[in-house]
Amino acid sequence: MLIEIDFNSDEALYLQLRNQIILGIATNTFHEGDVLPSVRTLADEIGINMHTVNKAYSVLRSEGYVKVDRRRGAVISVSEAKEEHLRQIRNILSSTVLEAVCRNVSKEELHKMIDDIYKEYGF
Amino acid sequence: MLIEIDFNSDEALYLQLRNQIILGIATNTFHEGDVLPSVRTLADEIGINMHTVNKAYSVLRSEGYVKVDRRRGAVISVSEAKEEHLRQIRNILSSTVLEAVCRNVSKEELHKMIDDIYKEYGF
DNA sequence: CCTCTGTTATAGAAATGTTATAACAGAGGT
DNA sequence: ACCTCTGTTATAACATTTCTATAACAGAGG
Repeated sequence: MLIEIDFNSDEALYLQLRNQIILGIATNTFHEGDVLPSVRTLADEIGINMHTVNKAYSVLRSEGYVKVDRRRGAVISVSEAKEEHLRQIRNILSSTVLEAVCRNVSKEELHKMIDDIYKEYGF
Repeated sequence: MLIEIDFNSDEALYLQLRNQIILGIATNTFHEGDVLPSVRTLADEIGINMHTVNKAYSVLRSEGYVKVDRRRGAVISVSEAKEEHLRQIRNILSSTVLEAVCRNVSKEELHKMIDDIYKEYGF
C-alpha cells in the first residue's frame, strides 16, 4: 500500500500514518491477519524515524486495529468490542453534530453526507 | 454560561474552551449577537491565562463562529458560508466513516447515532 | 550464530501550549 | 481631559509534545 505523508501538514506524522492505515483497512487494502511492514522498514520507506512509526503502531494497537506480535510484527486484527467502538464513534459524532447545528446543517444533510461518503469509497 | 474546563484532559485548554462555546451556540445558550466575556474576565473566571482565552477566540473567529469587535469584544456571529461549512463537516465525517467501516459499524447505525444525538440535545 | 522482530532507554532539537508582564490603540463613560 | 474597558501585540520563560538519533535488549527463526 502506498502511504502518503504530507510533511507540510499540521497533523502529526504518527497520526497521518495511523489514518492512512485505517484508510487501508477500511478500503480492504489491508485484511485481517495481514502483517504491516516492520517499524524500521516502513520508517525507511517513508523517510521518517523508526520511533514515529512505532508510535503510530502503538496507537493503532491501543485502539484495537492491530495486534503487535514480538516476532511477527504488527498484524491487522480489528477488535470486536463493538459496544466500545460505538461509544467512541458516538463521541466523535457528537462534536460534529454540534458544529453542524451551529452552521444550520440539518440532520438530513448529515445523513446524505454519510451516504455520499460511503458511495465515494464504494462501500 | 458555565464553562467547564478539565485541567487533566489531554485536550488543549484553548480547544476545550472553543468546544464549550460551540456547545453553547448549538444549544442556544449563546445567541447571534451575544457578547462573550472579555478575554481577561473569562480568563479570571476559569483561572487560566488571558492569552489562552484569546487563542480560543481567535480560532472561533477564523472558523466563523464569532466576530471580534475591538470595542465590544467577541460577538457571536455564525458565518453563513454554508458551502464551506459543508466541505469542512464532510472532511470530519470522512474520517469517522472510515473508522466506522473498520469496526463493522453500518451506515444505518451511523444514521441512528446522529438521530440519537439530535434527540439528546433536544434539536 | 546471525538476523529479524518490537521494545526500552537516553538525548537533543523543534514546535506547540501556557503563563507572565507590559504596553498600545480605540471607544465609551465620567 | 481622564479613566476604564475592549482586543492586540511584543517579549520572555517554561512545560509538553513531536520527531529524530543512537544504542542496546530480549525473543524467535533460519
